[in-house]
Amino acid sequence: MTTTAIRDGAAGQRIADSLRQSILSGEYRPGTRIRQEDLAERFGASRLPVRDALRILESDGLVTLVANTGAWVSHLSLAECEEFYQIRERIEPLLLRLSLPNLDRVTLERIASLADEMQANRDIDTFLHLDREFHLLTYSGADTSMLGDTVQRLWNSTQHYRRAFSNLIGPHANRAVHYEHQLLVGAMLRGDSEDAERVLSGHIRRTRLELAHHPEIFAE
Amino acid sequence: MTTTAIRDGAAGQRIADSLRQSILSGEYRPGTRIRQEDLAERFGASRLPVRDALRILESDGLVTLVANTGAWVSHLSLAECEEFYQIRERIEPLLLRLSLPNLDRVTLERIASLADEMQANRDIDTFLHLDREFHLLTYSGADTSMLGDTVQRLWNSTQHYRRAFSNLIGPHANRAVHYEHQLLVGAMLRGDSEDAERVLSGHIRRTRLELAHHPEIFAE
DNA sequence: GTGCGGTTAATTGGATCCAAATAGTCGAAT
DNA sequence: ATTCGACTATTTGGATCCAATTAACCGCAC
Repeated sequence: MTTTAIRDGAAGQRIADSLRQSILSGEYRPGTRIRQEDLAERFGASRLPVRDALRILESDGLVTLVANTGAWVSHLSLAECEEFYQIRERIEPLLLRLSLPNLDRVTLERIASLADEMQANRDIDTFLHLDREFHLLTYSGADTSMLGDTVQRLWNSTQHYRRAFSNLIGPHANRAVHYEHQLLVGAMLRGDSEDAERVLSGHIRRTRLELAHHPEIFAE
Repeated sequence: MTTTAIRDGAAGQRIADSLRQSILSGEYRPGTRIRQEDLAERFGASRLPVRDALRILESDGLVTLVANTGAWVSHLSLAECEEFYQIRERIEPLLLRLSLPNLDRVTLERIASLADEMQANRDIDTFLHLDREFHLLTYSGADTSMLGDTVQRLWNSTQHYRRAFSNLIGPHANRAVHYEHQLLVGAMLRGDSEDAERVLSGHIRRTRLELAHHPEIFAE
């Protein structure tokens, strides 16, 4: 999976990167109004690169722009979130299949140890971070131009709701997560990409079904 | 499938829409340099909304921006194009499944007549237009927030190469296309979304394999 | 003749200023 | 008291100007 290409607007890119982290970390919650001038002042720039940054984040799906009205941190309905997980269920197994043959032994062992580390950790922010790193690392062997970016967008857009879900049920209230991770690691170590695809698809599907049992996460 | 949401920048949106059509119609070919001032003059605006338009088209995947250097009409390698078709192969069946139950009789009959019309038509531009309208209409029943837009981006990004391919082999050199379309229409009329998914997946897959037999399309 | 370096021209990026549109508020009339 | 309407204030969108970066071109030395 290639890192995103260099885009224009050095300042705009910097601001976008920083604001993206703020949104993903939960500092800016979905629905929060974003005023251009506030950001401009915060970053010591004019409103122009801020506009660029908002556009970048809009194409990331993290910000929603409305003409002549303003920008808000994007929020998803339960139905939209389920849609995102259905897309993930279909394309992440493909990404994994493209990645697996190119992963070296060192990376595979790091993936396995991340899965173990997750099992031990009780802190939710750490758990979320490890989970993200685990899955994205399994994709790191894929040399893709669009698939990797799309998957990252899907992860970013749903990050807030994953955190809300984890806060609700606790970092390892459900042992099935860790079990599926172990299954996935096993299939990957065997180089069985077909089985890995199947496990991953089921993992994402089960997560979607569990999310659907907690519609209160998406209440306004 | 919802039409894309209203975005900010009335002028920028207008310019983006117009330029998008120019690119899709083949007026601007992949690799063509785009100068901001040229567009500004062409649309009677300043360079600022042009920059917005280029950002919009970049997130569409139709334009590639490089910092402090310029903008070009995006071009794909054969490997990238195959990747795009692999993504389509996985997500368009899902989109079709979400759409099919919501299609009324009138739309289904229009879909069927489009398939027939395609079979009769010999002009390549008309063929491409009908093919696009056919498939997008089969998706028109889906109420999605991201899936429809993603599929449209994939279609747009690969439009130029589909045209090049059609020009190479002719609009109906391969009877398999029309046969698969008929199979798809049949499954849809029966309301058999599982079979429709299977046919569509195979259709996209076969198209990808055929494209791979003509690497000269992607030569610089 | 070829390769390296500097200078110049062209193009993009950013800041400031001004216009347009929206939303919130105050007031008046029913 | 409530609802409709106008006005004002706030915020976004666009135009012009200036700075920074890049690429092309010419000249010089080897």
